[in-house]
Amino acid sequence: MAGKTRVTCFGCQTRRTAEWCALDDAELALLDRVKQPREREAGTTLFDQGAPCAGLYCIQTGLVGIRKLDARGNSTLLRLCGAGETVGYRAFLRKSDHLTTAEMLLPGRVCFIDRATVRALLTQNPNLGLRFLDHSVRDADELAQRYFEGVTFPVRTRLLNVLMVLYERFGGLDADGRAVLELPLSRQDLAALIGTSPESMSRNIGRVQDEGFARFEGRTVRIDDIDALMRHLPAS
Amino acid sequence: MAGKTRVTCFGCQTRRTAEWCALDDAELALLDRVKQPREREAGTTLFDQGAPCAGLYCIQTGLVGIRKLDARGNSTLLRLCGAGETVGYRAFLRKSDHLTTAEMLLPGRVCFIDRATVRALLTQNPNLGLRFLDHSVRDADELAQRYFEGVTFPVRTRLLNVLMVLYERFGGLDADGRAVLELPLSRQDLAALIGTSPESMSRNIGRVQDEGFARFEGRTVRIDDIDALMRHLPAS
DNA sequence: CGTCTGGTTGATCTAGATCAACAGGAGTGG
DNA sequence: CCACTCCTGTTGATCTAGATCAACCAGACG
Repeated sequence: MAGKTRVTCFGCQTRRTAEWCALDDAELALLDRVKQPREREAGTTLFDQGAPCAGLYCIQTGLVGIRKLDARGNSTLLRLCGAGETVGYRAFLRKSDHLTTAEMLLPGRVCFIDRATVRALLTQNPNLGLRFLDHSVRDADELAQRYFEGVTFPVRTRLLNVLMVLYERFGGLDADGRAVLELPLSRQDLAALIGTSPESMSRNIGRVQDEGFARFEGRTVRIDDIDALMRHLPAS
Repeated sequence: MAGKTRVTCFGCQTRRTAEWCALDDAELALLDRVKQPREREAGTTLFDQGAPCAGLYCIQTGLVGIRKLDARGNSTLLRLCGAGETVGYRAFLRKSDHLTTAEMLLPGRVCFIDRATVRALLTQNPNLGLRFLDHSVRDADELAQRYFEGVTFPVRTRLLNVLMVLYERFGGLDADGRAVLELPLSRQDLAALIGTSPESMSRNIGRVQDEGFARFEGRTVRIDDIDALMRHLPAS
């Protein structure tokens, strides 16, 4: 093996779950030719709030956080995007500037696909549009749910909630068969994700620890009794 | 004139702004044949959270509120939908139950379009899908904005904000050229719309009144100095 | 008339924001 | 090697926005 293996769109495993699975071979070949894959470090940004949309970003590996900020310096993490997801599509479809910033939370490989190519594929293959429609509908549903939780549930509940969501995505069982979760986020990002301050996050982590739901050691979380935790979540 | 005039889809003015403007004459004729127009009173519900999606609802006149509730009785108004808007499309596209309830806030005329017809039109005319895509993207953007506001701004700010939004949709100038807004909502719905309690809403109305931004008399709001109000909004 | 619903007001309590101090790394540079 | 800063996270103290509970009023409507 001579260094990094080049991954073609054909061989890209994450494509199955992404909108791009709607493409036929010829279209995939086009995509593979024009895509610009790049290794990106944590902390770097794919696009910035207010910037014009140059194209789409398809995440091959790593984790991307979608942030929203305002003039007063308030900042929130709207959502996390992982392997297979395509980000930046809303600004593209809107044909206007990005309303959010996309930042690498974990290092990874992301392919950039320029605007013109996406436009071409979209007019050529109606199914691609329907895929984006699916994605957009899921996003809207999730945002509605988050809004609802944000204005109705207290921080502790939202924390338990996000812990379960993160567990489903990043958790697993350790050697002894105990539920463990490696957090892909700093504490302050965790706070931003549920819309609270870092101090409140810290205190609530202590609280759920005292209550015996989970133990936090750095970024690893051990969940002793998942069922008990589930029972304390609001019936969504 | 013999009672109510029947409005065909061809003559329906609100169609211009809706997704249905993507249809050609033959498709419009089909839509016109199968649509089920109905006059609806305030308080009645188009569909209920948890119910299966039977089809779409196209609002000709009146105002619809999209509510979300949970087991504990918490309730929120997610958004208001007016003439020309089609509601219920997310559950339809998701092919699953409604996640929200749609309730008439003002009486009006709403056309029901059954699922099978929409499915047929959607496969037949790709542009219709793109229209829904637009709609979905706008919804997602708006929900992201609302989530952000909900977790970062206090009630008073959100109230001033929603007043401006409502003014743009329902406001105007009175005989003396003063800005007036006729609220299409009860106080408690106004509270639900910004995610707070009726009591807090009442107190904050008093507050913005004391501050001289607006005068509330029943459901009519007189905004004395719009510019001053705008200056106090967060730069979105 | 009563009853009911929607709205306002008062009193109280608490979740959570904010300000401040401080403790552990992790570099970095002498 | 130490001294320095920078950054993240925790903790303490304080303050306030807002939820909650309760009483009350006005209009609608049987």
